[in-house]
Amino acid sequence: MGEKGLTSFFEDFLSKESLFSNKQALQSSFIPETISHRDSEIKQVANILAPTLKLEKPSNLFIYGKTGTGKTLTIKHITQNLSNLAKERNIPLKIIYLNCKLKKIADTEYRLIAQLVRELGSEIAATGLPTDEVYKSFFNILDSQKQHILLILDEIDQLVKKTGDEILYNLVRVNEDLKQSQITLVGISNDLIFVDTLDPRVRSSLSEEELVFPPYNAIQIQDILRQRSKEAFKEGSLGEGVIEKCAAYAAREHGDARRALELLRVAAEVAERNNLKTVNITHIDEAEDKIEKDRIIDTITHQPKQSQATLYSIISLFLKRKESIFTGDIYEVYKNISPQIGLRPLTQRRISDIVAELDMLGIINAKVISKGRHGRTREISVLVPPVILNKMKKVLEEGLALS
DNA sequence: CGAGATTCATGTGAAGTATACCTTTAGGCTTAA
DNA sequence: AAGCCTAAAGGTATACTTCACATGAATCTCGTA
Repeated sequence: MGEKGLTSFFEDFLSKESLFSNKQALQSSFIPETISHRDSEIKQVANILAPTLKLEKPSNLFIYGKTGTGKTLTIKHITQNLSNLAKERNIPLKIIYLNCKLKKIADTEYRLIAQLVRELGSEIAATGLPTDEVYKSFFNILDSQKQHILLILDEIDQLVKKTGDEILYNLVRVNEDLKQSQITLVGISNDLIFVDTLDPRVRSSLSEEELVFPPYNAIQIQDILRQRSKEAFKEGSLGEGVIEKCAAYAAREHGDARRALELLRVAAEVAERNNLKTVNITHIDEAEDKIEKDRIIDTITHQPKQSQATLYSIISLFLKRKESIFTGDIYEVYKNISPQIGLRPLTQRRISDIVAELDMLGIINAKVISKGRHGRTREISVLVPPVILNKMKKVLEEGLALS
């Protein structure tokens, strides 16, 4: 495309009628004015957290529910209200929301507490300090003025799985030592049996109140989609049956509303890119593939180099021969390619862990099996459709600067 | 033929090491009185 | 003499390695029918 062509392309782009009137409304970070089909949950959570406004200590709260059941949304909606009101009335209420899954931010005890200190407006070193020291500064900031902290830990199960429940024990215990401030914990988890794995002391104090968010059914998802698309799209942008199909796809799993919204948004983007004025059903299938692809590509590009190299080894093995792949095979391949990339080869012990991590990410499926006389290993398969597989390989080659 | 022992290839936990970063401390230099 | 800077010392978290033991079904062994 020449200079002129590019300019006119952008001009075309600007003058093009968009399907969207407010695309934001379909983004998963969007918090709508009203949340449908969660009335009773909202009421309950609000009831539990309301005492914060009088600076009384509410019960700690634990929320379960599968992905896309509106847990995070509900909590954010409520805390937004709380915090507005608190500001209006000059109530010293500080709300901290942390997603424990975020690598390098809140995925270890040290990092979580350090991040809390930062949220409270103070600098702290990323490493090097004793954990006690970090706790101490957290403590000091907390108690430096009278205030109430509402601490929301999203995907808390991930954190505990990795680092144990000591953090939670420390956090629930903090109140005993604080003179001026108080801290209330809200844990969010999509693992339903998570609390059972906790130390009993932690369990009883963390889940003083428990709340389960049930999945949405297809009708409810349709409702949500309609409501949001009213805001997001211009009139007449959606074709016949589009919403129904998105809802059906999402309900097929377990009523994941986030997925339904994403499906709708991406389908519309596809339609828009094709210069169409309306979204129709075929776009949804396209969107489904695209979402899956983007998700995978996104996760792998954000992996550390060593994980990428491991994954690359797995994929090349998988493409070469379809039969089952074992850890030993992977390590052989990995050992060969890692110097080409300029990586110091890690030991098999570590690769074993990395393979387990990739399994957790859902990119591959690694099952520990016993081959009897021939020992024990992980049997690995790649879960991804072949089309994406090639794309993945390409992305990895780029990321690793492999030819 | 079948129960029990053996075996293999790697899983897995614990302890040790390297690296990167932190604070404290002590020495040396500068500066101002 | 006081103040400031720098480098060494001593500490920590994290990612990785090393060591050693655990696993568990296919396979082997050997007593028995």
